[in-house]
Amino acid sequence: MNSHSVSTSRTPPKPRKVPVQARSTITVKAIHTACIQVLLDGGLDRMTTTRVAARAGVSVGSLYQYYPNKHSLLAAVLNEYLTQVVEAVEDACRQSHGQETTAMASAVVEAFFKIKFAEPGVSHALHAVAAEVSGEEVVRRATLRSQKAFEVMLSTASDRHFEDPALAAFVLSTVGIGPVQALLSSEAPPPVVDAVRRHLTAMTIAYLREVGISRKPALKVGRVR
Amino acid sequence: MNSHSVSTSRTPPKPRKVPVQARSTITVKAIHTACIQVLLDGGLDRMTTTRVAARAGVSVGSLYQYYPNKHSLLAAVLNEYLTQVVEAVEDACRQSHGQETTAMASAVVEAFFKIKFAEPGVSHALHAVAAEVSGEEVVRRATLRSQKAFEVMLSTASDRHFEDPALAAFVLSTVGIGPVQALLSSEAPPPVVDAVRRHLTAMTIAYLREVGISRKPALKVGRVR
Amino acid sequence: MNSHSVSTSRTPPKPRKVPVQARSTITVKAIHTACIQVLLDGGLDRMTTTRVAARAGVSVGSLYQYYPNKHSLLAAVLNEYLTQVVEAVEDACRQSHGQETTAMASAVVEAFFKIKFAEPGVSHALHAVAAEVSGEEVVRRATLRSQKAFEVMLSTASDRHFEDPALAAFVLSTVGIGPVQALLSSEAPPPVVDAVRRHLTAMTIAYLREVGISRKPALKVGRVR
Amino acid sequence: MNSHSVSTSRTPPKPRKVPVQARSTITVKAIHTACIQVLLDGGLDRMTTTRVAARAGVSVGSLYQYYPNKHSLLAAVLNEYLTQVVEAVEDACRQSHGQETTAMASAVVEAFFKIKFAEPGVSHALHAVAAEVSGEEVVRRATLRSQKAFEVMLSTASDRHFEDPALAAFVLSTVGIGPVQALLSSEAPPPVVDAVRRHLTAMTIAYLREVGISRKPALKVGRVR
DNA sequence: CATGAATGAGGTTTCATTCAT
DNA sequence: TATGAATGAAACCTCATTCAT
Repeated sequence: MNSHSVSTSRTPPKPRKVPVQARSTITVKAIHTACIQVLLDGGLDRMTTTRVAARAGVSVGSLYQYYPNKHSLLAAVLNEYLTQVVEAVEDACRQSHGQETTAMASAVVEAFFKIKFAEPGVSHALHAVAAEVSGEEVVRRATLRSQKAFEVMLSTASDRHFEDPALAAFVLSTVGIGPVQALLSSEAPPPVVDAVRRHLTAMTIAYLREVGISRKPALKVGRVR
Repeated sequence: MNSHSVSTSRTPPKPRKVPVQARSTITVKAIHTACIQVLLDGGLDRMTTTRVAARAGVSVGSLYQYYPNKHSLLAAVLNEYLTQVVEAVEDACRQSHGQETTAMASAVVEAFFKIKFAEPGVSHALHAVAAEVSGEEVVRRATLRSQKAFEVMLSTASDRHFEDPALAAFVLSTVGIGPVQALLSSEAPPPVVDAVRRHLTAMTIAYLREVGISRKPALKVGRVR
Repeated sequence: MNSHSVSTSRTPPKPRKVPVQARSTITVKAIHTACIQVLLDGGLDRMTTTRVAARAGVSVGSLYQYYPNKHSLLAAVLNEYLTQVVEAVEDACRQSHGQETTAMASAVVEAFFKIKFAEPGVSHALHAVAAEVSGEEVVRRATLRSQKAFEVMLSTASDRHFEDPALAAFVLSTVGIGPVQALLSSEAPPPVVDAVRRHLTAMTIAYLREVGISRKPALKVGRVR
Repeated sequence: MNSHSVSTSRTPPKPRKVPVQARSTITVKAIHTACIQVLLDGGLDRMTTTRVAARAGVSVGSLYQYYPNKHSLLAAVLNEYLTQVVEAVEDACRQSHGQETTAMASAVVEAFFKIKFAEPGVSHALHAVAAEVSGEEVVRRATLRSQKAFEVMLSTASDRHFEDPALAAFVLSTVGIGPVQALLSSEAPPPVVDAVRRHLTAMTIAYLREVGISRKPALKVGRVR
């Protein structure tokens, strides 16, 4: 975030104008994409509205038609990214409803890794953005949404019952962040990523077994490879 | 990090001049402290060399006597913080050498939380700094050091043996980051922090039990509260 | 040239942006003129981009739209000046093609003095600029262009033939600089300037007679007054 | 010359304190030398008092004991250089008293080239300094001194008599500057330098023959090689 | 006397944002 | 509506000069 920038009153992530024409939608999309690309090469530091506009093939003026300021652009981009991640997680949670915790853990970890490593560069770049604005609405909302999804899912687990599902949900929704971020910033190769994913799954399974109260005799569990 | 700032050639975190007079040491210390304070109120965005100097009660010129540019100041501050955290972790690891994984997990999680929540504001502010420069030497070095400490510790566990201690060490050294960061940025109250700490401990214990190969019949393990 | 200034990588004198709107052209022109004026009162030392912009009645930002840094502005201004001088010399040379060396000398010295004393202040100010950057492309190019013009002209002289026209051309293209510069910096009055010009003409004529090989019996030459 | 620099009231080139102790003399000499070296690599632009002091192995404070400000240091250095050049010229003039103009021209041109190319780097660097401050006392004094030497010499010529010896002296004392400077800044190799020197000698001889009134029948003069 | 840390005005440059065209 | 030139506050950084030690 630049210091010239961004009026002190942080603005909501909503675009100033809802795109009603096809052209507008295209423009907005182009700006959005360009912003990510600019973030990709150069980082937050070198991201300027002018550069984004140029990359998008529009004028700065046009950019400001759709985003009242730099911050709102960043917030919008971050929001879309976080929404994708959260929705991937929500989907995985929803599809695991009623299953055993083992299946839940596997599904959820797999979904998280899948979305995070779909475009590693983007994930990495946007992590820095999120860290910079971690206190903000956008981030908080995303966090709460995924936590909620976990909580609801956990309460449907067929094999376990949780005394404090919110707490377990909080842990589940945050444990993955550290490892994934470390992998992203070191550009770890796929085999390493996979190994970490398996361990994280094992860890999650073990955690839920530990912290959840068995509804019936626990089954024998295999060892992670 | 500000866009005006910070020449692209990233500089090492070393002060440009070694203080030989007592006066200098005081100045350096003051700048360091001031930098953290400025980071605390305003974030990376509003952190400017001018502001830091003012807060430290010295002139900008003095700041630049000891740090060749903004980036090197930030790197130095971040480095000191990371070093503290890493050393706390290393200590905990070292003191757990030869013990059972249960004790290791408790010690390490406790140490990590203790140091992270000693000055929550500082931890939070410096996380953003670290995220912004995640690719850099300072961060990489800290990461590797703590991972190494975990690895060495794990290999001395009295009750377990690990096929891939480096992998387990990587997981251990990163899982805590997400939850702690979430707690910090939401300024969670102590009881919540404690609850999460207990769960993280439980999770770690369960993980090590799961992923480590028993050297002797495992003892009965209590349930987390 | 100021020490704060001017990235070490010397930039080409080209404006960074080609003006497409009429407004731009005006701005560029204004900056150019203002730069010379600022140079006029205060010299290179006191020439700052801020001052130039203010004098031009535009903002610093505008200046930097057209010149990526202070150096490029200076280079552009110097370049235009040198180009004018060189073209005046080239014209004089071209128009003397095929004539006798006497006529050539007169024409060329006269042209040089005319252009140099058209705006004495400007000539004086830009001489310092040129000296400061004497190693650079702009200056080198101008030097070579005028030397070439002399060389070509000399080879067409009707009365003389030159064994080493490049050498004679070098001498011709440089002898005038010292005297003219001395006159400029002492703000010598016109009569003095004229007297020096006549002597320089006589010297040049005598030199070419001396160093050139006669193609036919040399005519009697009058004495300078 | 730097903008931070040099109080607007230009100071005289005299050192603030006459060195009475041996140590002082050494220090002054060291600073002087260091200044030239700094000028050599980096030019006027990168010449700072701190850098000069460091190179001289003394503290800035000491530097300011002997030179009240940057400008006076520069003026002193320039003054010494110009004095050397002028004295070389004066010597050559003096030794040519009473001789024929041919001998005078040879002696003087040779002396000028010898001193100028003794340390080409220094000559080049100091030319820029002189250009920057061309209006100043130091430069004016040097100019006048050498012009006077020429004038006196010319009036003793055995073969010629000059109607306006001051004018001829002015021309003689300035014609060499342009060619020499061009050679210096292009770092021309010795053979080229020699060739130019011979031509300049020939030109000077021809000029004096042309502009001076014969005291007796002129002798036949050879052609320059 | 020498030292070198401290000063701070001021120079260069950037970039979010506006608005005339 | 789109454009992009213009703006100017503000950031980074330098360095001549001073003065306590």
